[in-house]
Amino acid sequence: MSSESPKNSEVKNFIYQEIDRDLAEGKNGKKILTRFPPEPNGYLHIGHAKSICLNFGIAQHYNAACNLRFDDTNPVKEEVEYVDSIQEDIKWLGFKWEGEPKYASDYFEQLYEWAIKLIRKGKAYVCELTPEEIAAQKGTPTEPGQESPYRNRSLAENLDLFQRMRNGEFKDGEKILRAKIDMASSNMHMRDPIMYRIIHKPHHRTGDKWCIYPMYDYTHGQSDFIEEITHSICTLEFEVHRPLYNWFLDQILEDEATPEVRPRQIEFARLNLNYTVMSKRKLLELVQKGIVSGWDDPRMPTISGLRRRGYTPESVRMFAEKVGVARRENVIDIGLLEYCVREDLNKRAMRVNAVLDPVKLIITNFPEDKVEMMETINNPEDESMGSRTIPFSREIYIERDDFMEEPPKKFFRLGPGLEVRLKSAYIIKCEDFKKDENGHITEIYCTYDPETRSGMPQADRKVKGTLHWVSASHAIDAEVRLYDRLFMNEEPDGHRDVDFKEYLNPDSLKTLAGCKLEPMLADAKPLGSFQFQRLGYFCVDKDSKSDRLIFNKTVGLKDSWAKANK
RNA sequence: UGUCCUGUGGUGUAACGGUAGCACAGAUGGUUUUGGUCCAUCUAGUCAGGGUUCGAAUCCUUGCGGGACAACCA
Repeated sequence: MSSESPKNSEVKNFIYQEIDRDLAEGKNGKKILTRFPPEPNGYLHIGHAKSICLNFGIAQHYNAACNLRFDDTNPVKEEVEYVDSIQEDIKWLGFKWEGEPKYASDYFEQLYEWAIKLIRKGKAYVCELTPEEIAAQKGTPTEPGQESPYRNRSLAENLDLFQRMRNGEFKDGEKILRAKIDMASSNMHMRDPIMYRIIHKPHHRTGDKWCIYPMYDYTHGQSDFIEEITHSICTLEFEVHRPLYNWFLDQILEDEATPEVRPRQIEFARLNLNYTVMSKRKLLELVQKGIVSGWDDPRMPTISGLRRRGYTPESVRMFAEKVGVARRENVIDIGLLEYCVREDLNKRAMRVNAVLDPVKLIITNFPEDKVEMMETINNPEDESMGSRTIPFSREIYIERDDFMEEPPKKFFRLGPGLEVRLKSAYIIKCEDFKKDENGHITEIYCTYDPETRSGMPQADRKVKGTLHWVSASHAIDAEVRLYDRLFMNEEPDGHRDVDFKEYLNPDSLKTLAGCKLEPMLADAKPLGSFQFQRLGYFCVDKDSKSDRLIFNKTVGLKDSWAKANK
C-alpha cells in the first residue's frame, strides 16, 4: 500500500469529483468506504485490475478502507478455487482489504427477512410463470410488458409460498419471488424483476442450508447497505440497474430511521484491450478447450497470467493509472501495457547475457585455455545494483541474427571484415566463417584486439555495434518461451459471424531449446525478472527447475532496427 | 422504431464559460560499450449545424455516430 497522503489538489477522475461533492455536502457522516465485489466464477483479469486499483485507490486517497466482498449468489457457477485465486491476485497487486473477506452469502438471512418485509408491503409476490412465459410477458424495450396472473395474490398466500420455497417444497424453477414494480416501465429492469429463484445445489459456503438464492439486483445494494459502503462503483452495463438499486434501498429503508450511510452506485467504462478477449466466459473456454495451458497461461490477460508472464504489480498499477477512468467506451492499445512493464523493469531488472539462437564464434588469437573474468554493470539505470564478473574465453556464442554474410550498409553488427564490440569485453573483427551444406553459418572466426578490453584506453575506440555473448564452455542451457499476442485481430470477439477462436495466433508461443545463458542465471528464482541484454525482459517460469531452466519472455526491448526494416 | 449513456489528435485522458494540456503511438536529431534508457524537437484534436454569451470543447437545441437495456447470470 502506498503511504502517500491524500492529494486533494491533484485532479483525478470524475468519480473522485463525485466523492468530493458528496463529502462537501456532508453525506454519509463524511465517511468513505468502497468495495471490490467479484463473483467467484473465474479468475481475475486486467479489467478487474482497473476496478481494483480504482476502488482500493480511492480508499487510499481518502484515507479510508475498501472491502472485498464475494458476490456469491449463484452456486451453479461459483467455486472455492476462484475465491482463493481472487484473494491471491488482489494481494499480489499490492492491496489489502478491510478485515476479513466478506460474502454476500453472509447476508442471506437478512436478505430473506427484507424480502418478507417487501411481501408484507405488497411490493413482492411469488410467481409461477416459466422462464419462457416471463420472457413473453416482459415486453420489449419499445413495448410495455403484461402483468403476471400471480401478481395480485393475497399477502397470506405470498408469505406461505415464499416460506415453502425456502423449505424446499418446490423444484428448481417452479416458483420465483418477484418485486412488484411496473411492467410498463421504459426500463426493463423495473418490470417486476426476479428477487429469488430456487436452486437445489449446495453452495460453496452455505452448503445445503438454502435452496433459494437471491438475484444480483436484490443482493448487491442491500449488501452495500449492510456493509455501509458509501460509493458502490461498477461498470457501465449496470447503469440501467441503478433505478432498481435505489428502489430496493428505498423499500427496505422505508419506515426505518434514517441511516447514516446510504450507498450510491456510480458507473464507469470498463477496460477493453485490443488483440485480446476479456469476457470470463471466453477465457474459460480457452482454458477448458486446452487452447492455453490454464488461467495463468502467460498469454492470458488474467492477473495470474500477467504475473507468470513477468509483469510486476507496479507495472499493472501504472497501467491502471494511465488508462484513466471515464464513462465513454474505450479500447486501450496493448502497447500501453507493454510500455508500462518496460518502464518498470528498466529501472529494476538486472542486465544479463543470454543467447537465444546461438552460433559459435571463435577468437582465433585468444589463448585456448585462458579465461578472463570481465566486470559488467548490473544495471546502468541503478548504480546501487553494482556489478559482477562474467567469464570470457576463446569460444563464445553470439546471436545468429547478429551476423550477416552480406550485411546492408546500416547493419551495425558482425559480417566479413566488420568490427564490433563485445559488451564488457573486447573489440573483435570478423576474419572468416564456415557454412554447412544448407548454407547455415556454423562457426564464425574473429580476432580480438587485446588493447580494447573494457576500461582500457583503447576501449574507447568507436565501433558501430555492441553484441551480447556468453562464453561457450561456461554457458548453461535453458528453454526460453517466446510469447506473442494470442489473437491476430484487434477485436477478436467483435465480429458477429466469426467465432473469436478463428483469430487465434498460431505463433503465440514459440519454445526455444538450447538457449545459452551466462552462469549466474543457474540460481535464478521463479518469477525473478531479468533483462536479457539487447533482447527484452524475461522471467523465470514457475515450472523452472535447476536442472531444467525455463524463462518466459515478458516483453521485448524497443527495437528501432527491426522497426526500420519493416 | 423506445428509454438511458456517450462523442476532444491514431489510442487513451485533462481543461468544469476565459491560451485545448498530458501520456502512449508516430517522425526527426543528440547522447550511449544494450539499435535499450535518457534528452530535445516535431506531427496530430473539440462529430456537424443552429442558438445563448464580450467569450463555448464546456450551456441550450437539432441532427449524426458509438454504446447499453428484453438471463430464474453478475
